[in-house]
Order: sequence, then C-alpha cells, then structure tokens
Amino acid sequence: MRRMTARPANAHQARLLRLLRDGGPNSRAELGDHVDLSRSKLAVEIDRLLETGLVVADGLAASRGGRRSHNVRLTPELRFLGVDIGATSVDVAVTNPELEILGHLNQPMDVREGPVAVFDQVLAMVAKLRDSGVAEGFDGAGIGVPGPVRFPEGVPVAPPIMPGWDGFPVREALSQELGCPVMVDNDVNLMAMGEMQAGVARTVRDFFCVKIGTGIGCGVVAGGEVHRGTTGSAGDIGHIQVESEGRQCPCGNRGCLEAYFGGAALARDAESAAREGLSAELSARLEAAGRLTAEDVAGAAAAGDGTSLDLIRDGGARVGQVIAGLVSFFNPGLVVIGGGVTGLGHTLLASIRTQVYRQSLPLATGNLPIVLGELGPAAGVTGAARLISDHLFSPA
Amino acid sequence: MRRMTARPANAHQARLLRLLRDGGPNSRAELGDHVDLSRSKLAVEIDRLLETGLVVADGLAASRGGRRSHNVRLTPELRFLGVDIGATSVDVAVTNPELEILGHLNQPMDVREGPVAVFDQVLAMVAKLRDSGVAEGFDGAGIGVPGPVRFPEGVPVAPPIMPGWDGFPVREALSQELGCPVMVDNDVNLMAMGEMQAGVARTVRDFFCVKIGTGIGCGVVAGGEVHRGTTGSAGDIGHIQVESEGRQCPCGNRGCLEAYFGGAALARDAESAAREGLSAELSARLEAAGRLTAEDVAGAAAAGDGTSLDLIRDGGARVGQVIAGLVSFFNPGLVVIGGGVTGLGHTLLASIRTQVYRQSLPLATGNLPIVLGELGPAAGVTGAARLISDHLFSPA
DNA sequence: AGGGCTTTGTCCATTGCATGGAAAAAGTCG
DNA sequence: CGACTTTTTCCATGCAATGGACAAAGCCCT
Repeated sequence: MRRMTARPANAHQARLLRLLRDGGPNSRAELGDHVDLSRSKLAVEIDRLLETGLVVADGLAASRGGRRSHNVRLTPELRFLGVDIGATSVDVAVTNPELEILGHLNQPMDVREGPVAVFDQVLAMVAKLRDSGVAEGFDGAGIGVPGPVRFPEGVPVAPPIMPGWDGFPVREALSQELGCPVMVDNDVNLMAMGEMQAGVARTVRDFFCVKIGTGIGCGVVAGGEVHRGTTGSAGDIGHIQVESEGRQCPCGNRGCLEAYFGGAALARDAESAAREGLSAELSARLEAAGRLTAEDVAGAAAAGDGTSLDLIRDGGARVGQVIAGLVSFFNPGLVVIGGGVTGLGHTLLASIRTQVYRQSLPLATGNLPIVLGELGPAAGVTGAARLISDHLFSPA
Repeated sequence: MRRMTARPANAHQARLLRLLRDGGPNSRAELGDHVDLSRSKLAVEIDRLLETGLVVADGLAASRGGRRSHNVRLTPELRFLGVDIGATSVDVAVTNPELEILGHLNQPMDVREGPVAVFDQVLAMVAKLRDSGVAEGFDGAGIGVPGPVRFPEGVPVAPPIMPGWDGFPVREALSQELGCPVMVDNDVNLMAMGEMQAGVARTVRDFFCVKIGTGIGCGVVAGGEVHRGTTGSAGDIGHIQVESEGRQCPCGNRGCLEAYFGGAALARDAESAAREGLSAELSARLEAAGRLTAEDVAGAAAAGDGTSLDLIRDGGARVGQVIAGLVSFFNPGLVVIGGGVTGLGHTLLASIRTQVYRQSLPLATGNLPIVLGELGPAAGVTGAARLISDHLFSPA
C-alpha cells in the first residue's frame, strides 16, 4: 500500500491538519472559525491539502442555519506506530490519524538485552499487529526509550539502565526497518505528551508528569512544549537526594529518591518486611511467588494490609517531598502521576498531595491539581504517535 | 523632547531592531547576512524603519572588498529606564538603545513601607538621573519587584515580603507617572534577563540564575524565554525543604532553605556565633556595629575567620543541595549565582559546586558551568531595560 | 409553495509581500 | 587603468491574502 508522502506546505496547512487530528471541527466553515484566514484563502489551502491526499472530503455537515458545509477529514488510512520501551516491558500500538489506538500489544522484555534483541521483539510485535489487519503499513513511528536521548538525532546518550544502547542509532535503524519517518524521545516525555494529547493535561500548558515505574522520571512541559534540557536529561529526578547520609543507591550516591521509592525499592522493602514477619499478607505472597513486586504491595494494601499501606504512604511522602520542591521551582498548573505503580492509586496520591500542599507555597499550590494519569499504558504509545504526527504535520 | 512613538510593523523589523540593539552588525550588508531576506526586501524594511525614526543612518562601513556599505543604528536618543526594587534597596538606571547603562543610582529602602512611599523615592531618583543630563525623557521602563507578578497586567500577587503591594497596579501607576510604556516582572527574572543580555548567559538558552540576597530566588530560562509559571511564582525556591523537621522558618514550615542561608539567616547565625564567643573576629564586629550583616561575614571570612568560612561553606552546601536537585530536573546549560551575597565569592561558589557535582547525574553536570553573575547590581536594571525593550521591539 | 433571511462556497480584482535578475554605483587590487 | 568584487537600487514577476460580489443551498415563516 502507498503511504503518506506529502507534507504540509506551510504553517496554515499544518495548523489545519492538527485541528483535524485533535478533534477540532471538520467542516470547512468551522475550520474557518479557528484559523485566522479569509474564506477564499481557506478554500485554497484546503483544496491543496485535498490534492496532496492528506485529507479527503467527507460528506456534508449539519446546517448551522443556512447552506450546509462540506466536511473534510484526515485520510482515514493514515497509520502511526507508537513504541514505548520500558525497563521491563514493551508497548506497541497502532493509531489512526486522530491518534486513537486501533491495536495495542504489551510484552515483558528486558532492555538490558540490548538494542538488537529488543528490536527483533518490537518488529515481531509490529508484524503481529499488521497481521491482525489494523494496518498495512505506517506513515510514521514514534519510539520512547527509558533514558536520555539526543533528540535531533534520535540517539540514546549514556543511559544508566540501558547498557549497550549508548549511541545506538535508534531512529536510523527503525526508519530503515519500517520504511517510514521515525522520531525518538525519552519515555517520560512521551507519557507527558500522551496525557497532553488525550488525557488529563489537554488544556494545560505548564505541567509535569511524574512516572513511577521501576525507577522514577518526570516529563516537563513548559508553554505546551516538552522541555528536554541541554543534554536531553531533563526530568531525571530519580536521583534527587531526599535524605542526607541516607540509603546507599546503586548510582553511587546516598539518599536518592529511587533508593526509597519506585517499583524496585518498593519490592525490596516489601520483601524485607515479609521476611521480618511484619505482615502475614506479604509473607504469604512471598511464599507463593518466591519474590514480591509492586503489584503485590498494591494487592496487599487493597486487602487492608497495614504494612503495605505504610510502605506506600512513606514512599508517597518521599515523592511528595521532591515534587513539592519542583512545584515551587516550576509553578506548574497541573501535576500528573503515572507509570506502573499507579495501581497503588489513591493511597499514594493522598500521601503525595498531603506532602506537596504542606510544603509548597500557597500561591503555587493554591489551585494546583495533582492527579493520576488518565491513560495508563496507553499514555506512552499515544505520546509516541503524537511525537511523529507533530513532526509530519509541520511544514516540510 | 519627543519620545519614541512608532513600533516595528512586522517581525522582520523587530528582528532588525534587536540585532542592532544586541551588538550585531550595523551595516546594511551585514544585517542581510543575519535575516533571511532578499537584499531588495531588506532595503525596503530598513527604509521604513528610517521613516519611523527608530533607526538613523550612520555613515559608511569599512569595505569588505567592494563598495562600502551604509551603516544604520538605533536612534541614539532612545532611553530606557530600569528599576530594580529589592527588599532593602532600590536600583534605578538609564540605558541607551543598546541597553548600556548611562547612569545608575542605588539607595537603601524598605519595600515594607508600601508602594506609595517607594514610588516617591523611585521618582525622586529618576528626577535626579534626569537632572544629571543622561536623559530628558524615557521611551520605556522596566521594573522588577521582589515577589510574584501577574505578568500580563504587571501587578504583584500575594507577595510575602511586600505587604501593601498585593494587587497594586504597578504598571499602570508607573506608566502614568512617566508617560511611557512600562513592563513589570519579578526581580530574579530580570536578573536572569540581564545576565542573558550582557552577562555570562549570552549564549545559553536553558539556564537558571540563583539570586541570594536577603532571601533566595531563582530566575528560570527555558529555550531563551523566561519561564514564569502558571501564577507567576516560578523560581520561588527559598522555601524548598532542605532538612525534614529542621529549623522553624517564618513561612510556617520547617527546614526551608531560607532558614539556613541567605542574607537574613547568615546574619542571624553570625550573631549567635559571635555571642557564643566562637569567633573573635565576628564578636569584634558585632561589638562595633551592634548587629551583623552578610557583608560582615564576608569581611571576616576574607580576613581568614574560620567560623565565618564554615558558615559560608555550610550555607553553600545547602544551596548546592537544592540546586543539585533542580539541575537533575531541568538539565540547564549553565547555573548563575548572583545577588547581594556574591561578596562571599569563591568560598561560596566552591561549596555549591562541590555539592552539585557530587549529587547530580554525570550527564547533567558533565559540562555544566556554575559561575558567579558578571553584572552585579547592574544585572537587575539591565534586565529591566531588556524587558521593556523586547516589548517595544516587537510587532505592534 | 413561495419569499425572505442566513450560511457557505466560488470567482475576481486588488493590494501587499518577496524574489531574483539586471544594472548602476562604489570600492579593491594588480 | 582595467578587471573583479561588493553593495545598492530598480523592475518585472509570482505568490499570498483580502474583501466584495454573487451564486448555491439551506432554514424558517407565512
């Protein structure tokens, strides 16, 4: 099947494409209400978009009191691929032009096996999705990796938890394999973009998105744009110190946030608690599985286990302590909590909120919502699709 | 004298004005190398700027191997006023169109006396500068205040250390008095803009600027733009917690950074040390003056007083601890340290550096300069002039 | 059904933006 | 002095964008 080749020729066309993508109106008349252009000029640009094949006519709109307007829509055959590589699993999804997910696969995986093995697995998952019929090919792909990325080149740099990936040309390699444009970013940045596209952050321009998975990271959005920092490592908050002379962290320092909370720390603390006999619930689960995970703690907490609840509350307080400082610094309009451990839910959220509202200045927290992400595992892949679509829907 | 009335008519003209302001070339030919325009179009835009009176012809440039180019420059009579209101003093300065300071006054003052009294003092200082002949009138004024500002309206909001200023229409009032356009911002933001205009941050797009005066604040610049946050309180880092269950802070919390360092905390700690007889040097100074200030500590440290050096080192470590976290979060390309206590100089700087380089991730600190501001008290007023000049040199 | 009103889409003349080429003006250098 | 370079102006041309006129297509009311 022939894929998308054309790109918008100017800013107006890019604007129109994004409006159509983001659930704006799709009648020519209403589009005119959103782009500051005369009706004549608008007609010209839409006609050109029709010529490129990026949009197609789509019948007539309901009347607004006069002649009915012609509808247009993004060519429905467009397909974007979103890939979200985590520390221990991969998500792959296919979206339609409106970035709605048509098919989604998740598989366990270990990034430490290196780029070649991971790519094989990702390509197999892509093939499976293709076979399921949701796509015959892709017009673009976005991919997130759990570490810093030199964004313009799409190459991971010095990723602590991804040995073997340093300098691997992810963008180039995936583009070769898929035969379409590819963009690469940090996984937390994509989560933030996902929540901005289709989740809780749709109307906010300054926010951050704390992702608590195996480790802890944070996507930073300033003025509607992802802030990546000078070397692409912005948002790397897992090793902020929360306790001087505190616990030893694998990174070499002491008292890091990740030494106290995150999937890894939580599992470890739960296992010690179980071994010390502090919780019958956790001990039973440890007995059954041989090891404990964050999900076990979540389950035990849901069953009313006090030790698990304490672990979650303590962890939330640590995270809240860090977030409180960042809120004072950044003054966001929203804080989103997401990632694997959102299963810990409202116990965690309450603990974070308490800490932030107590520690930050009233002016910064006065009207500051702190909420769980809406999209769960779909956030990353949606953000990945948004990343490449933003790229393709911008002037060539 | 007639003041500037015209504004650039389009983005090209604005671009040209800023190039001329920021020490770019001023021959027509070289300007052409910097703006992506044909020579014909460039000539048209420059001619229009000449008509508006914003720029004037200025002789011929040296030859670059052929016909000599005509020079242009910003109308040299343009004058900007920069006002920097601190907690305990005011700076007022007049700049030429290139934002170079032509006259500068500093006077002690207490913001707590309220806007009316402070305005009287500022206007008297302005009159004095005017009488000195550096300006007959002003084409625009920028003013910084030590607290959060609702930027579009130019109104302080809920400023903790400025009772009586909440909601006071600073922009409106000053504009009335001076008869020219006025922009208002937080003082640390202006310091950051100042260092970006004429100081150490000239070539950096992501950085922050920590101002340690009576209190501690931070100007945040992302992508070359000041980040003000949702309510204008971004950079308010003085009350980030550095010690759980730590010292009581006037803000109501415990363990805030400002409870440990900053002009106020340093003076207080020095006085206790003196009373406890820990330092002969400090005791002597306390005896002499009846109280101690940050300058006394700086002086004692310069004289080799161990207690003072310890106070500075401890404080620097606290500040460094906070900055380390913010560096991980924001991944800046530069950190600037400024404000009143820069007299503490390299002892402070070394202590901050040690802490940051030890605590932040290598990728974020690998090539991260941490330096003292270059401009000292001129940073704020230069930033204020830049603020209003950016405003006036943008399309009407 | 018909007439008046509204909305939408197209056509067209006009204006302004911007380009690139030609030619003139003003230099340098051997 | 002549060949070459750089800068500036001039001009024809093409594209961008507007707004007005008008036709098409709808609504609603009588």
